[in-house]
Order: sequence, then C-alpha cells, then structure tokens
Amino acid sequence: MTPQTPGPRGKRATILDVAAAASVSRQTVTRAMNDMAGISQETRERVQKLAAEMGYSPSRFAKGLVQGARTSIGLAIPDLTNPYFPAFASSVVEAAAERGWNVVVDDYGHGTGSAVDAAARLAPQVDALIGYLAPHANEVQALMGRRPVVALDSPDAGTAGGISFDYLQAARLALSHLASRGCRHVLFLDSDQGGPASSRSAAAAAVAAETGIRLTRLQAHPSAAAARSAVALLAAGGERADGILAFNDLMAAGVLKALRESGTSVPGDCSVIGMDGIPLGELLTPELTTLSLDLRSVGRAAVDLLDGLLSGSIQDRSPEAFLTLQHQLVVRQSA
Amino acid sequence: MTPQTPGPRGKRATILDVAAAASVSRQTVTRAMNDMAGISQETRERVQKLAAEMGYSPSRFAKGLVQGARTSIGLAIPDLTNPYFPAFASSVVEAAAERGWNVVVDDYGHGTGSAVDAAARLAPQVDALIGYLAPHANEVQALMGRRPVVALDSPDAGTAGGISFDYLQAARLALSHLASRGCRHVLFLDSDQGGPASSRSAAAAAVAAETGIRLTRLQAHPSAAAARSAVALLAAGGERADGILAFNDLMAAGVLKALRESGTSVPGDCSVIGMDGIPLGELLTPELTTLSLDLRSVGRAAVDLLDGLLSGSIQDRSPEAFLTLQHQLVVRQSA
DNA sequence: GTGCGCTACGTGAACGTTCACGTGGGTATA
DNA sequence: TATACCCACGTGAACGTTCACGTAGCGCAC
Repeated sequence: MTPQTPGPRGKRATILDVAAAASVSRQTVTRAMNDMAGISQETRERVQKLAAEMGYSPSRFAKGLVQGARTSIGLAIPDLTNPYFPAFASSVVEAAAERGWNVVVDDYGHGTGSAVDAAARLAPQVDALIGYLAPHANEVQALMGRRPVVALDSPDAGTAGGISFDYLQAARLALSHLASRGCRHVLFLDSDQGGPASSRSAAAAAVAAETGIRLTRLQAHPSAAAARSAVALLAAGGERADGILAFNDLMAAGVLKALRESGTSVPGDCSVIGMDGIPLGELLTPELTTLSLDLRSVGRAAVDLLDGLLSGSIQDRSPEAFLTLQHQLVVRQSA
Repeated sequence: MTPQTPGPRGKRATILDVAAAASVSRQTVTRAMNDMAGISQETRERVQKLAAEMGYSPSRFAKGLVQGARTSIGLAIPDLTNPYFPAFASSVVEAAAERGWNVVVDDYGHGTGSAVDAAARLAPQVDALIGYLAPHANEVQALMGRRPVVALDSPDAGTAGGISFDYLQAARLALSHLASRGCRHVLFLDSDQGGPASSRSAAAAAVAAETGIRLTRLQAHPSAAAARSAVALLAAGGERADGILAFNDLMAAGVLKALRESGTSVPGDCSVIGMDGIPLGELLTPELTTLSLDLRSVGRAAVDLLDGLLSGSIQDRSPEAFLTLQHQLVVRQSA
C-alpha cells in the first residue's frame, strides 16, 4: 500500500522505471496509462497497478512537448476579494473552457506585489495574458515578448490588445441622473491606487464642469471598509454633499453603511451611485443604483479578442485589437 | 513591424529557426533569450530583434522538461460567483505563491459541469489538486492517480487528504444562540445540491433533536436570488418560523431581503444566521450574524497539507492528512 | 614563441513522452 | 499447406529546450 518511497525528494519515477519493473516496453506502459488499444487487459491492469505503487505519473511537460501545446492563458487580477474580479474571472474561465483553454490565475493584491510580479510568475507558464495591469501594462507586455497581452482598463498601454471603458459616457449617465434628482454638490469617492486621479474620476470632473455640478474628490483604498471610514470621517467634519459617486460598488457599499450610521437618509438626504454592477448591489439596503457592466460579456470579449490575436485574424496593436465597452445606469433605490 | 506571419495556424518558430536566421547556434539564441553571459551585446540584440520579428517564444514544455518541473496545483471550485469561493481561492493563491507554486483555477458551476469535468481538464496540467469535490471526490482522486488530492468539505472521500468542518459544533453554537433569543421553530434553508440533505443540515437536525427545537427544512439553489424567492414563497404560504439558519451567507442575504419585503422585522420577528463569514455580511442591513470561518486559514491549511503530502512528510490517507476546522459564531445584528 | 587566460561562440547529450512503424506468433481462411 | 490477418508488444525517431562541455581566436606576460 505504501508507495516504494524513493525518499521524499527522490527523483520522480519515469516511464522507463515502470517499464523495467513490469518487464515491458515504454510503449506498453503508454498504452496502459492512456487506455489505448493494442494491449491485453491483464497487462494493462498489472502496469497500472505497478505505476500507482511507484508513484509514477506522466510528465506533463514531455507530454505537452510531443503532443503539441494546449493553449493556456494567464489571468492577472489585483484582488480576488472584490467581487467584481471573481465575476470577471469567472466569465474568462467560462469562455476559455469553451475553447479547451486552461486559465492560470494570479492575484497580486496581497502584500506589496504589482501586476509585474504576477506577470513574471505567469509568463513562463502561459501562451497569452489577460489582466488588469495599469499602470504597468507595457512592462508586462515586455515580459511576455511577442505573446499577446490584453490589458483591461489601461488605455494606450503598449499591449497587443486592450479593453477600455467609456468613462465619459458613464459619468454623463450618472451625473445627469443625479442632477435630475436635484443634486448640486457631488462627492467622487476615488480609489487611492493608480496615480493621482483615476480616469473614472477625471471623466467625472470633466462632465461636472460641463454640467455645472460642483464636484469634490476624496480618496480611499478601494474597499468597503476604507470607504466607510473615509465617509464617516467626512460626515463628522460637517462636510455636506447631496450626491456621492463611488469608484466601484464595493466602495459604494461602504458609503451606504457610513451614511446610515451618521443618520443620513439615502436617497432622501444624499443619493449614492456605484460602479461595476456586481450582484452585491441588489442585496444592500437601500438597493444600490449603479453604473453597470455586463460582467459576463467583459470576460468573453477579452477571450474573443485573445483568440483573434492568437489565430492571427486580428493584428497586434491594430485598431480592431482595442475595444471600448459602455456602462449602463441601473436605477435601483439609492439614487 | 509585421511578424513574418507563417500563416495564422503555421507552426510556431523554434529556436533552430531563429538560430538559422541569425546564422548562429541554438545555444547563442538561448543565451540571448535568457540574458545569460558569454555573448556580445551586439549579437544579443540582433538575435532578440530577430526572435521578436519571427514571433518566436520558447516552448514552456521543452523548458520545463529540461529544467525540472515547477510545481503547479489545480483548484477546482463550484462557483466563483459566491464570494466565499474567491475568498478561499485568494488564500490558496497567496499561500501557493509563497512557495513559488502556480495555481490553475477551474470553476465548474456554470452549465451542467461537475467537479469531475473540472478535474479532467486540470489533471494533465497539475501536480496536485485542491477543491470542493463532493460528492465526486473519489472519482477525482482516480483521475489524478497517485498525485495528491485535498478535498474540502467531503468527509470520508477516498482522497489523499481532506479538510472538513465540524458542523455539529457549528449547529450547537447557532441553535443554542437562537434558543437563547427565544426561538422555538427554526427553518434550515438548505442547498439543493449534493444529495438529499447536506451534512450541515443533518448536523442541525441532530442538534435540534437534542435541544427540543422544532426544525423544518427547505431547499433552494445556493444563491441569494433563489433563497430570496424560496422564503418569499414560504412567507406567502403563511408558514411562520421565528429563526432561520441558512446553508451559507449568500442564501442568508437573500433571506434578509425576502423578510424585509414581507414586512418581517429582523431580528424582532425572526432571527437569521448565516454560514461562512464572508465580508458581505457586514455590509447588509441588518448586519448578518454568522457562523464564521477564518477564510484566510482555510486556504492556507489546504496548501500546507498539500505541501506535506508532496514532500512526503505526511502520508497519504494517514490521520494527519485529515483536518477538521471549526466555525465561530460572530454575533452581529440579525440574531 | 610558449603558455595562460579570457571572450564569444559551437556541439553532443539529455529531459520523458508519444507517434509511426516494425515484428513475431497464433488463428482463421482459402 | 500456403496465405492472410489480427493481436500484443517492441524500437527508432522526434518534440524544443538547456546543460556541460569543447574550441577557435585573441591579447598579454614571461
């Protein structure tokens, strides 16, 4: 029962070891392991049992080498704890599975890691890469050489392809909705990552200037807890806004919490709009009005794009290799 | 600029093609590609440029074959849309990254897939497997041969190792808390997956029998939306319970929604307890009381276990290869 | 001019598997 | 009895890379 432990760190058994132990040839072992024809049932079982005892399992490298690669793609994601990213990852995995591709996931949000670290781990393992890479997208492409990289939300990165979002249009949707609700002074709760001001924030500022809405900006870590305490602090300081637009839904959830605790009614005293459209929004009280992305289609679009790049039907860095997706305003209760 | 497209599906360029084009040997190309010593700067750049133009990238299979495998592990997960699983996945990825391992994730919840499908996709790619595999854990182990499988929440599965949860203890915590709040009739909202009654539900039934609490059981798909409509239907039917214990936090969130809509006050008219301890619970209104798992430690425990199994310091199927973790009751507002 | 060392390269072998054949022996068919 | 065929199994070659050497050319010191 106990395998013939060749020592914990001993070299793994190879097909030749098994063949020798069973007094047959390599090929017969291959036939036994892969349930191929041309072998007697008796020999097949004897070899399989022996292989199990010796702890033999075929090297996936040797197999891949001779059989021709199954494509496998890397997925680099900042933080699996934000429900947006798993939802995205899920759609990528699904679309990749349809093509028989494997997906290797790496999240680099923990600790001090950046997208570059994740890409460095992924690069030797994969044929292509999808990820939220800003602001290091070009370094990642360099790491991948000529293998295609699709960067999300990282416009003008030097990658083979990209998917961006039309934040100007999104900001228009949100701010005009807020304006129609009578909001005059909107707070944009921005993420403190990715430079001085995110492109979402910049777009909101531009649209606000057009519209005559007063827009102030506050930064916090893009998590519910950080957003909550940032807004709590603000409320305690006496600052008053009649509308809040958050960098993402998770932060919006924190905002709702903070407002409830400070006794501010939503949307009565203050309207709140999130961004992403994750399912969480429907579970909150009040239900979150949000700029929603069709999460399914984002991942699918990225994989389709990659497929085109890999097959050559889309040229690297050509205009078709860059898509722009739009948000939709889903009006629920919070605004 | 355009690569010398050998046709979209043409064979990939190999190191020999590059060597021939540059009029150098394989080894010199290797030196150029891997930034090794013993090559002039001029040659290095010339080769690198040529390689890029030809679309050459080293085969990871050949590389892996000759350099010895980097361990990479598979992670099979039913549904990335339930925040519990990404949280778990995240901790696995983190712990694996510390050891320099790669993680290949596959979620099999979409469509009609089972854990066996995911394992079949993963098996040729990985050295070991972690996953929520019930009730197919033994088939998955068969697929993996002698490579270790760590099954979560799948007691007595024929896998190399496993991590289970002490649902009896968890049920005691929850039901005694509910009892102390005066609950007499508790509804267990069970998942409709994995057999007639989940082990969570069975444990609750056993404890309820001891305690003299009346326990009824209702099944639904383990999602917030399904739980919501199941409970709404029940409320419309006039069925009354003064406490609800849910299979997981996501279902509990749906329960809270349904109760609010039916005008039932929580915890006044009905107490609600979830299970998992995902961050979402804190964002709900009322905040969710839950049987909480230290999500970080679950993934870490699985990876530690796998490390032991791979290195041989823990024997397959030995008592040390099976851990049992305990839930803690986190009392917030809903009960 | 011999010896030494350095630089920039080239060559045989090996990694572990599968593919495409080749082979010996037995059994049915003509 | 000769022929054909099938079954179970074996052998050379190939996949694409890196490792461990080997080597030609050059400069420099003695």
